[in-house]
Amino acid sequence: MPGHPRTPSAKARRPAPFALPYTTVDVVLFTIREGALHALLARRPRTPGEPYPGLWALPGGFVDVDRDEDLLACARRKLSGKTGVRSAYFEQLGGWGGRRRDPRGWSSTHVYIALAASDGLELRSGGNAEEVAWFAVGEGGQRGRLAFDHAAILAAAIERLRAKVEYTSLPAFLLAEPFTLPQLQRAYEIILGRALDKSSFRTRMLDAGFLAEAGSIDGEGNRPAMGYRIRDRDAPAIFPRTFRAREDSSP
Amino acid sequence: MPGHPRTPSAKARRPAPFALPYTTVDVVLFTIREGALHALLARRPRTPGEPYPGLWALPGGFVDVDRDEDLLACARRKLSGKTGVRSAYFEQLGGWGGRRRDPRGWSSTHVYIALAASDGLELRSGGNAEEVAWFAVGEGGQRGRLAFDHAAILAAAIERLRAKVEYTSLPAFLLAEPFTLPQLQRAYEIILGRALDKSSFRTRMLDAGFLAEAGSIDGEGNRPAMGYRIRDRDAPAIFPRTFRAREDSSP
DNA sequence: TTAATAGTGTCTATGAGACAGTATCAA
DNA sequence: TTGATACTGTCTCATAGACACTATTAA
Repeated sequence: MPGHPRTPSAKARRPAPFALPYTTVDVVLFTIREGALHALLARRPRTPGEPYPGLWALPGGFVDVDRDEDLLACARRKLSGKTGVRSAYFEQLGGWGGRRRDPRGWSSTHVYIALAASDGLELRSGGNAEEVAWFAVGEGGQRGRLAFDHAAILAAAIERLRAKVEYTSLPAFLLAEPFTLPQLQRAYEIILGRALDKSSFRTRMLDAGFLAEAGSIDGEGNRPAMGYRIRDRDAPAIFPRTFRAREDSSP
Repeated sequence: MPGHPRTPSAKARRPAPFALPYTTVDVVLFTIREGALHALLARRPRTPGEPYPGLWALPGGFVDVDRDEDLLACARRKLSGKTGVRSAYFEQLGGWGGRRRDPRGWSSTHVYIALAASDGLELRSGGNAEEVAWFAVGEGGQRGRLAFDHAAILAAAIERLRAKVEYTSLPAFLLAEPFTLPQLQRAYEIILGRALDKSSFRTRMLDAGFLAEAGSIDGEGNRPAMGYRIRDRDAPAIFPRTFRAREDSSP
């Protein structure tokens, strides 16, 4: 976790009369690139004393008691250090904590899911020149090992995203505005891994009322489509049904 | 946070080269009592140095690096110290952390929602003789002040519960087994604050397949009802629709 | 028989999915 | 005109809600 605070202490703070766990914040940033769902990973430094040197991990690290006002501010700081994200949607995924997840001792992490468009994103390799890269979220098993318990965290993030895509407008936060309804439908289909009906998709999105028209967008040699923006970027819309309400009722 | 570790240190553990936040775990235990949703609260000790003396707070406290294997184990320990819960359903609610939420310094908490039947529950006042009590979850504003940011956490827990009740089998975890479908429906109606149709409720619950028959249960001077148990106590069932798919479409 | 609650059947409205058809652009 | 994509209409089917009806117990 490069860039974590090295200041020996902070202000006049009495040390606790008992051992404290480490507190970290990690971020799973999703985007859509090249027709596939991707997550951002950062390579662990090879500095002596750092665990899992050279392995890929989620961007994140220790809470800085002096710089971070709260958990969300910490998450934003961790992410903006790796990439110039302008406005991402943040949502808490959960907490992981225990004796064994970090070789340095008992630690707990607060994990955020972040969603952003990949268009204008530039990956910065930060001051410590760590490597940062997008990894396609495959269907089956993950690519190589990840540091700490980050493979489990990433899997949980993917599971949560897939589940919520069934009944929320989350994929809209993965697109650059303004976007068209066919683009949005493609985002849904990429994450769900299955095709959706065009007609019902459109009525569903428009009836939910979370989109605002933003002028038409020219296609390439075809009919232009209406562009849309998200009305409220702070919260996704929630649909009253999941997509596949239909079940295979085989006798 | 009574009962938190007072051991000066733990094993041979190097102190961190930077200031660490405090790490706590808090639990929002819900139950149904006297026809209303209740949450468990514990009174803060009046020991000198403890913040918010005498105020009500969520049961919880510092992670004990020596005793707690992970976050969930810590949550179970915090809860079983206050009440003899046999088997409660646990689910992570989220994390709260920041500079100002605890006057002692930067702290973060991992909050769990727990659901249990109130029938056999006996509230223990623990070794420190702290007071523990059920509080009805009112519709409007909360009762008195709560310690820390626990009023906001409790509000978030209620909001999460109300939201998930629309499309999950969570209320079943608030009942003692075996329970009947009318009892389950009453639990739903109490949390949702509105009546549900009997017929559609029954088909919905039975079709979801999360219930197992457990013999009939005699009523008092009326027709006995079928008793049910939860098939899988580790995870709730998820329905493909919310209850109120119907919207008021006034022109 | 009555009271009380458990459980079922029947009708209707809603909306998702299937899919055919129309609209609008460039070349 | 063709090709390509955007968008709409029409049909069907599943199911939630409304509500009337039947079932089973004790007194």
